[in-house]
Parts: sequence; structure tokens; C-alpha cells
Amino acid sequence: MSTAETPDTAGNASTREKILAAALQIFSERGFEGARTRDIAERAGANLGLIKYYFDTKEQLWKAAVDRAFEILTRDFQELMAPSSEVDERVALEQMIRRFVRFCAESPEFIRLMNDEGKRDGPRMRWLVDRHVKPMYELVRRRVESAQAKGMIPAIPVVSTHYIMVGAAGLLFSQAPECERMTGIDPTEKSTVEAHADAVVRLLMGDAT
Amino acid sequence: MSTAETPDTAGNASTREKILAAALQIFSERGFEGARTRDIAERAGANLGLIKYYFDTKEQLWKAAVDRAFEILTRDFQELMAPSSEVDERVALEQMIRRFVRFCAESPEFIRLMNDEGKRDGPRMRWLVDRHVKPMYELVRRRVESAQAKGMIPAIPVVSTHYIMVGAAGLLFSQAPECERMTGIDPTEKSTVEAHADAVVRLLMGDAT
DNA sequence: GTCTATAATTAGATAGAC
DNA sequence: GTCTATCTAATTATAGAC
Repeated sequence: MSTAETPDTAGNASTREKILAAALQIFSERGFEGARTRDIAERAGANLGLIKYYFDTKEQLWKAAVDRAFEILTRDFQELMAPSSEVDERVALEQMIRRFVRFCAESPEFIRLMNDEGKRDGPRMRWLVDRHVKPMYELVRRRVESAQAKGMIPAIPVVSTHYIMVGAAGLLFSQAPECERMTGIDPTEKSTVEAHADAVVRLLMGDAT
Repeated sequence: MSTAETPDTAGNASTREKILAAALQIFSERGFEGARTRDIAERAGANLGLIKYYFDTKEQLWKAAVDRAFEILTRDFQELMAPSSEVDERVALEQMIRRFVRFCAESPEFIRLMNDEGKRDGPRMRWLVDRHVKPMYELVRRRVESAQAKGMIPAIPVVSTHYIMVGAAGLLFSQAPECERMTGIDPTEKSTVEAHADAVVRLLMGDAT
């Protein structure tokens, strides 16, 4: 029982994980510049020096946190995004939208992170777009174009579709604190999430019920 | 020609205005903490000390900049948001949506500012919601409920409608730098703006063309 | 691996000349 | 009103003990 007995790559995984989770939360809430490494360490219950030990710099920590956020998304979506010739495509698309709404409700950090960095040009935005957002966009693009070709969803430019989808599905949850103060409603409440998913599906897929 | 001959309240309005305009841009791009007063002064072509002279603190400057952003919105919408019994309500609603999309394209700072502060609880969020966002929400609410009662738009919870509307209309423009890197498309280009407005109207108003 | 202490830098605020 | 110069506090990065 000297040192290397943890289940992860190297070092004490639980501390590393705690820092990563805290970083994801704080970076997403306050943005890169607004986030303080001291606060991240504190929320993780870890020592400030350990950030350098595990991630070297604030920027590396940010990248690791972003990678983590997209890992979670990918894990959640892998099956649903696959071509899936088994099920009816319309049903598959609807399920994809519902799952995305639920994902936004559970992981608002994801939307916050993406929406924060995409507002301005800079090395972090470029890294984020090239590494994560663009691949995701291309995946969605194929789906959308296929569905549009079959008349399942309105023929709208793909860029618009993408931003409408992300905006419509995610904003309610990324703005949860604002929403709660403004309306008294906690958007992460299950019934609210489901009602929102219904709404997004209905609008995007043009159901006229 | 001693000192007081400018068209504004007091002091040299043009410098004050330049600082305010620069602040609006920089605060919206980088958030409150990420914005540096030095950069704001520099972009305004003004001296750092003048920020204290005109606005006292960074926080006061932020509030003045936000007030300015909402003034622009209000000026743009005053007529359209009024009850307007003259025109067909359906047409009025559609026009309102189109105008909001165009406003987001022209003033992406507005969406950026709102979306940044609404992510976390804090004094700035509370000030912003109480002073600006909630009144706007209540205005939209009445319109939406009226339109829903008449079956003009789908019966969807007002909270969802609000965030879907703001997200669908605004995200494409608040994320303009990301969009341009990802797709090569400049979303502020006139044809893209109009196509996006068409898309949002079509989805929100359930047209099945 | 974890911690304390500190160096180096930078930010907002401010004093005061012109 | 506008400017230069500086103060003070806070932040990231880092050295080094345990």
C-alpha cells in the first residue's frame, strides 16, 4: 500500500475527479476569467497547489473540464445519434430531441460553457469549436438534412435549425437561476422538464395537435 | 465657451457615450468579471480615470451599460408591444417576432448580457431580472396568453414559450463568432437574418407550409 | 500526493496636476 | 473634463517542506 492503488490513470483519482467536477461547475457559471482557481479548489475540498499538480495551468484545467462535459454528452447520445435503421426515423428524431432537452436539464454546465465561449473569438473558442462543437454540429446536420429531405421537419437552413434547437432546448436550463427569480418556477423540476421537451418537439417537428 | 455647452445632462456627453458604448460591447463579450475597465477605456479612446469621473465604479458602469441596452430594446419595441387593436393580432404577433429576431441580429450584446448574468444567482442577476427582464417577460406573457387563448400559437407553458422564443431568436446571433468559425456563415448577413426570422416565425406560429 | 508560503502580475480604485 | 502615476488587493503560478 505505497501509492499507486487507485482505479484511475495515475495519482489519486478521487481528488482529481473532485477538482474536475468543481471546475466544470465554476467555469460554466462564471466563465474562464470569472472563475478563480481558489474557488475551484475550495469547492473540490482540495488544496490550491493540487491544481498545478494535476492540470498544470488554469487553461489546462479548463480544457480538461470541457472535455469532460462533452464526454458526458457523447456517452448519453452515442446510441441515439447512430444511423439506427431499426426504428422509425420520425420516432428516433423525436427521441433525440427529448433526450437532448433532458440532458440540458441535467447538465446545464454544458450549455453554459458552450454559450459563454462562443460569444467571442479567441484561442479557447477555436479550440472548443474545432474539437467539440463542430463535430457535434456535423452529426446533427446529417440527421436534420435527412429528416428534411423526407419532409419530416420544415425545410429550414441547417444553421438556423442548429441554433434554434440548442437555444430552444437549452436556454431554459442554462438560465435556471434567472428563471426561478423571474417566475418562481424551478425549471429542473421533472414536470417542467417534460413539458419543455413536449414543447420543443412540437415546435421543431411541426405537430399541429 | 467655458465648459457646459454639450447637448447632454452634464459633462462631455460624447466621451461619456463612447465609454458607455464600449462598456456595453466589452461587458457583453466577456462578462462582468472578464471585462477590464482598462480595455473599456481604451476601446472608447478615453482615459481610464474618466470611468470614475463619469460612473464612479465598474459596477455602476455595468448598470449604466445594461440600462442602455434595454433602452434600445424598448425604443425599438414600444409601438409593437402596445395592445394595438388596429391590426390583425396574428399579423402583429408575427411582426413582433420578426422584429425581435432583427433586433437580436443588430444588438447581440443584449442577448449576451442577459444570458451571461442569468446563469448564476447574485446581486447583478437580481438587479437585472427585477429591473428589466421580468417586466419584459410580463409584457410578452400577456401577448402570448392572449394569442394562445385564440389558438393562434400552440398552448405551451409561458415559461417555455419565453425561453424558446429568446433562445431560438437570439442564440444564432449571440454566438456569431462561433457560428462563423463552425459553418463559415456570418449570421448577421441580411439574407441569413431574414431566413432565420422566417424560420422562427414558422416554428413558433405553427405554419405548416 | 498534499500542504504552506510567497513571488510576480494584474486589476480596480484613487490622488492630484493641468 | 482629461491625464499621469500610484496604491492596494486579489489572482495565478510556483518553490519547496512534509
